[in-house]
Amino acid sequence: MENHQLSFPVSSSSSVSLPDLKVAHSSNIHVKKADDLSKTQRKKISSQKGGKEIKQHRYVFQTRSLIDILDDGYRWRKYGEKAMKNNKFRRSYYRCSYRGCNVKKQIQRHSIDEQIVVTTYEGMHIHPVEKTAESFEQILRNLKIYSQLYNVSPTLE
DNA sequence: CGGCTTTGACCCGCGC
DNA sequence: GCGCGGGTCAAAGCCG
Repeated sequence: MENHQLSFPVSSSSSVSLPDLKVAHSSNIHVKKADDLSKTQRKKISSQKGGKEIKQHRYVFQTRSLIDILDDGYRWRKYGEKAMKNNKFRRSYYRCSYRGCNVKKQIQRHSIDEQIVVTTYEGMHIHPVEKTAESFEQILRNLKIYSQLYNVSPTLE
């Protein structure tokens, strides 16, 4: 994952309305579509037979932040954590807590540049964002910290 | 009291 | 076939 291309996530998916995206416009965040799938997905796909184009909604955010958990307005339940071979940091696995919604995400820090938090989303939410006032405030807080650190103006009002 | 973390075990694919 | 690396399960405990 060394070539960060600055492409926009997932042509077909309208699922994300993350505030992170707006920050991504301003600078410093690379968003790239992940082309390699997880093993479980591969398994599912191959058993699912025959090369239909299966849209895997999977995309990666790389965020410069000192905060590991960026609150995106959804509720996540952690289900695992692993130490990576080539990374002193650990990767943590989250699942969306909404029943029936199988969205997952992984969060890990970049091995070399530890300021970068890599967030991998996988799947599509089948429900609206439950944005409480609280979580939204958290987002704003993150944006503030972000813009203070890197001298950009947040695109959120 | 309910939802979430924690944490080791388990599982599975892949390379040797 | 075995071991390694990475993904998930689930029991127990924590915390609001």
